[in-house]
Amino acid sequence: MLHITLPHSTRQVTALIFPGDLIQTGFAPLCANATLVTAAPGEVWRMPFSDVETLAANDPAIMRYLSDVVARRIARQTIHAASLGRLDSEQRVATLLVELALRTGRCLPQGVVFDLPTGRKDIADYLGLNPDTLSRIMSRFRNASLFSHDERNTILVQDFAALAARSPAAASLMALGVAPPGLSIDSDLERLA
Amino acid sequence: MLHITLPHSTRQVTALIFPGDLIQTGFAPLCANATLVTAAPGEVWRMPFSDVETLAANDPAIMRYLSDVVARRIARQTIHAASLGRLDSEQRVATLLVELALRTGRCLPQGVVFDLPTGRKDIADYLGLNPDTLSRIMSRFRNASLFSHDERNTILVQDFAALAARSPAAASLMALGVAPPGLSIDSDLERLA
DNA sequence: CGGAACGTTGACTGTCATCAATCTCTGTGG
DNA sequence: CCACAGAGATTGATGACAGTCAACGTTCCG
Repeated sequence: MLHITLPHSTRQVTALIFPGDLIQTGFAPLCANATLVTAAPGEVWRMPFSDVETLAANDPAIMRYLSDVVARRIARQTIHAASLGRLDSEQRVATLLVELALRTGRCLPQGVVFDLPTGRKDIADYLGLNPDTLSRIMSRFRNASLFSHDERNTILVQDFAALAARSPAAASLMALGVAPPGLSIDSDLERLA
Repeated sequence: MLHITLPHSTRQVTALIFPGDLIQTGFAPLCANATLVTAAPGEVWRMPFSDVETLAANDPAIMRYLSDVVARRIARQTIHAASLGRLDSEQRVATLLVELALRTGRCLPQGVVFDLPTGRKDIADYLGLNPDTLSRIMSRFRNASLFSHDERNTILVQDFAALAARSPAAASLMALGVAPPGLSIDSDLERLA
């Protein structure tokens, strides 16, 4: 979870980093108190940029992979910006749920299951909403039985189509796919290391 | 000006492209009716991505330039997301004015001069605002004599510091600088061509 | 059992979107 | 040169949506 806090303003979670994603120090603006925080257990590989450069220069597949993963990040940020700017709060929440379902969800016979990142506050900050408002909307969705709320932070979406219908960005997110194609992430990172 | 329109939603201008910037087809999400429109006269160079790849692989300076320019684009989009999510309408307008002043402004003895992109609607769509609201805020700023409005689309900012004080993102935008350092854009693009 | 952190829900307020009327500017045709 | 039309900008009145504040519930600790 990458978040920044502009001076005299409140925190904004600007990006959710999922497995296979790539970030670079330069992605975060200066003077904005940018920090990278884990929302769930995960593994991070860190390496000097110069090493990445030489590897990319020597192997076209790696270069292609890197540029692809960066292009996807920009596309996602573009969608996120459109959400923040143009969608009402219900649509934004639906969009986040679609995103989480696509990227971290496991398919079960009853539907798609995924975990919410820790804390309502974090989610609200990602969506540019108030935690209270977010809570209200989640209750509304639950009453409309869009999903059920088994454990603390686990969501089971029974009817994914109904959820996607509430998010104008659903089609775009699905088009972006789950993980970058072409190379397997693991093997790739192992070669980089 | 890159804008997208999510289905069943209104248009969002997601990025302003300035001289020296670089975009790629993959930056725009699919299923979102993405289009690239000029807001002012300018020159665009277009080339196949494979050519860029080979050039970057052969010249570390070009690779460094490309990754730098992309990192800046992401940093800007991050700031823009924070604006849309967390700033009120006055702060967003101030932020845009700071951005335009920094990137397209000319310094005169009386202050900084720059042009507004064509049409209030475009600007409003960039800021996630209503054109009416935007107009009100511009009037408020003019009454506070933050700037004067000589011709139709020309803005003269007398007191840049006062304007920057109204934008929480001003410091971050200034830290990003005007153009990517290192290589001159023109000579670089000419070599690429 | 008690306390703290977090989530939920209700009542109220403020900001911004919407709609409509008016004004300004530009280009066209008489 | 003037009248007119059309597009865009401004501004006011109004309403809806989301933020704020506060009270209450829940869960998880010690």
